[in-house]
Amino acid sequence: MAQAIPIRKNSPLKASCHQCSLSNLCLPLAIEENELERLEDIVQQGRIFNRGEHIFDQSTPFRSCFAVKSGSIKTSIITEGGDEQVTGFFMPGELVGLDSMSGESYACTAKALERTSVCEFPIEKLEELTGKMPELQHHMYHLMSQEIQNSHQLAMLLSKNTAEERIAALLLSLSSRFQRRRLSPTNFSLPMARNDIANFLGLAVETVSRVFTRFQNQGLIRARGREVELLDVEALQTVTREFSRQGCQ
Amino acid sequence: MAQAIPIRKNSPLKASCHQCSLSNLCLPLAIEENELERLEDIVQQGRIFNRGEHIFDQSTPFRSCFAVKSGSIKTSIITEGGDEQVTGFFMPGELVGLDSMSGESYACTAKALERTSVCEFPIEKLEELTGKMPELQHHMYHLMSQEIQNSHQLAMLLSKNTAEERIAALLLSLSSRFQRRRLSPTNFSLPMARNDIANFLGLAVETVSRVFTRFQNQGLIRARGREVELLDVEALQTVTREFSRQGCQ
DNA sequence: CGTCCAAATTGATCCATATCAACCTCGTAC
DNA sequence: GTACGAGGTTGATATGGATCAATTTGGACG
Repeated sequence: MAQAIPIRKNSPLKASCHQCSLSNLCLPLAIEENELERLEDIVQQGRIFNRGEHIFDQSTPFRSCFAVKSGSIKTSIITEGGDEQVTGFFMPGELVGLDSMSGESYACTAKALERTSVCEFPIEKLEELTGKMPELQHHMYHLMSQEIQNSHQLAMLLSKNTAEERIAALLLSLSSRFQRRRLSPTNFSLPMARNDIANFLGLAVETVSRVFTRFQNQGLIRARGREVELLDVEALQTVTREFSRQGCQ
Repeated sequence: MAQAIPIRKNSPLKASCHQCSLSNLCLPLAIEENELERLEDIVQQGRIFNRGEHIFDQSTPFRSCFAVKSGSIKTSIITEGGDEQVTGFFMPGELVGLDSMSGESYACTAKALERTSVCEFPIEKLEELTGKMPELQHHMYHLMSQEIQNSHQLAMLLSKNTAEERIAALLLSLSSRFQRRRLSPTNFSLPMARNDIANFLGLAVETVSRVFTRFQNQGLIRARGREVELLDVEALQTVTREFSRQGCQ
């Protein structure tokens, strides 16, 4: 069980972005069908992590970015004091590691929230490729810029909004990300624990719990453990006021 | 006075990064002396803004990134409700606009905090150039990644730290940025108002004021208006606990 | 040199959320 | 099935910083 599924042969599996259902979300979306092979050439596919396993941590030398294929990932910064700050949740089609492209080691720790498979993009090869493919380079700038914006939105949430507003914003963000993947935007299962939500949003677990039940009593959501149903999206949007955009990853 | 100084001729001045004292901080730091010309070819130099003038705002179509040459810039997001969230302060040698590379318009509003001159990098030309110059591309990734990290640090500050810790962290960040420019790290003048500090750090102005006087009474700093002297850097670092790195831009 | 307005400081009070504590629930192991 | 422990919920209390209000300072300008 602790044993990894032996999916990796000696030579890593060549990825087939062509067949991947996420190709319209992930890096391939930036490039033409006929150029896809060049990306496939550098990708290593098929690494699988069990819940709780680290994809990398802050002492790992930075080598690669990772695209989530299935499952989900939590990134966080661990301080010397042992405090943790969750910096993001990553779902299928999203790219992890963009915050680490300025140092020798990863800038954060990435942990699988459930059984998760990823595609690995070795950074040197990726940079080489983006140098040759302007659309891909443009897309990388786009993604990184978006991550800056997400983080600014989070900062805004943390400094200006109440507990209810923060949680409503998170629920809506998750909702729209499920929708992008053609899954139900109103009926999904949270990949993360209350604890992670609390940490991410700068709240105490107890507060998160209370807000969930309050929302439930007001008929905005129905929640049983990690199972969530959004009953009144409009009202949630009203709660968040200025956070209708996709914000807050 | 409202009239701009007529430094811009019909054809914009060609920049001379060669002679610029900031070339070891700004984009030129990434490239070889003999390739500098290619960067100079695309830069427009010499735009000057008076205190309070906008370099761009959220309705401006995104065309360029800007390097601060002298003075300083505040960026902020203005919500529909009119709320403002300051997202960063930018000092000479730093690049503004990296968060806007994923949309049609700028993602934030940039305002000169004092008389400020900037160099303009038209984004299309810059992307074209980074496609041809791997080191420059690498440096762009580096800068964007760093901005993500800064923003994460800010989020951390906002969600986990007390008013005192936040302010100490900001003072130390400014200090190290002055030091990079070979200015005094202990004796400088704040480019921003208390109000901007408060907004940036998610505090009320009154709280900022109180912490400043408390620090003063404890002998950590000496402050008269915007003039600040750090008397006990060690102690300030202790206050911030886990924020010794350059964090929090 | 006085006037005026924005910025900054100081004081008093209040509130949202943290904290502390107890209890419940559910999945897993035996 | 029963026991156990982590995760989640609920209640009672404490508190850091927001808010409201009043005052002071300082810079721009006539």
